[in-house]
Amino acid sequence: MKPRAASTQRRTRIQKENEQIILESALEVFSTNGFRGSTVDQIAKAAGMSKPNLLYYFRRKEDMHQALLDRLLTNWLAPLEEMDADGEPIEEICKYIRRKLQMAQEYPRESRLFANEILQGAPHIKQQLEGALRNLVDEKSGLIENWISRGKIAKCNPRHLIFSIWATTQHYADFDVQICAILAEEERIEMRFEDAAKMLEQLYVDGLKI
Amino acid sequence: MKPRAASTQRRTRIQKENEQIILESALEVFSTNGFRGSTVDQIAKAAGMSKPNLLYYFRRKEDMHQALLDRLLTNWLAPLEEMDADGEPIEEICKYIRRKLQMAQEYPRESRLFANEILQGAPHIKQQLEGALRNLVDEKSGLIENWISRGKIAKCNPRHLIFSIWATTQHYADFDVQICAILAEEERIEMRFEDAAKMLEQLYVDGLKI
DNA sequence: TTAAGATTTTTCCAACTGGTAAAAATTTGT
DNA sequence: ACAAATTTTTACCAGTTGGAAAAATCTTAA
Repeated sequence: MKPRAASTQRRTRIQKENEQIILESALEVFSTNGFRGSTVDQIAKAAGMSKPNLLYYFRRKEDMHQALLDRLLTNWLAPLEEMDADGEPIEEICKYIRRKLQMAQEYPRESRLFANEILQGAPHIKQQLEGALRNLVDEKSGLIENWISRGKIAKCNPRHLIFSIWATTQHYADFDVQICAILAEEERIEMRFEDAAKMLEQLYVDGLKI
Repeated sequence: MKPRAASTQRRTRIQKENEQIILESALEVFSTNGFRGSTVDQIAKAAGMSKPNLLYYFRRKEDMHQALLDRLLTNWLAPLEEMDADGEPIEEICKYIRRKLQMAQEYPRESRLFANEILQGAPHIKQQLEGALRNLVDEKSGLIENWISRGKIAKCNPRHLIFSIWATTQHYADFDVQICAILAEEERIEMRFEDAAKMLEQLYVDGLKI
């Protein structure tokens, strides 16, 4: 018998294992080819199983993609959520940058999956962007504006400040090939994340202090 | 008779016209779906002609893609090339940011085409990245290092400085959907490029001045 | 005007696509 | 051990894909 929606029904050991393997493979494939550019066969091969067997666990290609995006979005919002209104403002922003940079380093495929989805018009997560993400950004923008009005950091547009942090940090995951092409043969390529952190901290500390 | 490689042979009026129309349509389709996610039929339909007719001008799907990338790379390097060693350093960097931001605004599809290509591992332009792009970045990094050693701007890693400018400016083209989702219902959404310019200039002016 | 060349349409195809159905094999609870 | 449930394999399909071949139509220079 076919398993039902993974969430409501209790799942067997094999089911849990294979779903993990499949999602891991799907992440690999989707993140490098985008949704439409990926085939179920590719994912099945990466997962070491036949296509019909894979489709026994995820009945549609879209189901895998959606499962990945759902899982991703929670982790994606976490670093910003941690930004603390009671912390030292500049330090809070630096900590946020470091967390984001660490995520780009540790989860580059997730970053690319997200980038692919957005690039292609966010057809599968537009409503989360307009909902959860927007609300979180609104909240943290208020927080930043409060820091500004209390004279803790320089006046600036909080949303664009957040955009610039997203851009600079995710860039190291999404554009990794380009960065490696440019830094190749430089001895500092292995330290690109430390160098990036240093550069960005300097930029934001000096750019935001009163 | 089939036309040969467009560059060497003289081309008719119709040929020139249709190649333009096709490349315009291909840009539209490739930039939103990526290479593998786009179909020749989609492009043909967008160009208002039949698939075999389109294939008369570009014998392979890849040829259109390559033609677009080739054309793109020249324009892509231009803004950085204009960075002038004899100019006022901070002002030169600000001008570079403004040019890049303007390109993101005027040519978002080109930016997305490029982003898609890089995201997917740059299979079609890796050698240009390691050649022309790398050389240009090397040259301009030297220039920036010179500014630093002459005490004109704060010490920083020139390559990562350039990366951060690429990231922040291209972000407004590549992640436009996300930005619009977040800024929606804000009255300032129409001014997002002006707001971005202001934010970024502040960041880089204060972040780089001695 | 007319023939050579350029362009477009029609017809086709083999490979690949996402997905189904059912049989076969395996695992599991008792 | 054994029946029930789960998992895997085999065989299949209709639609789409990139692309080739050739016939039909249109342009253009002499």
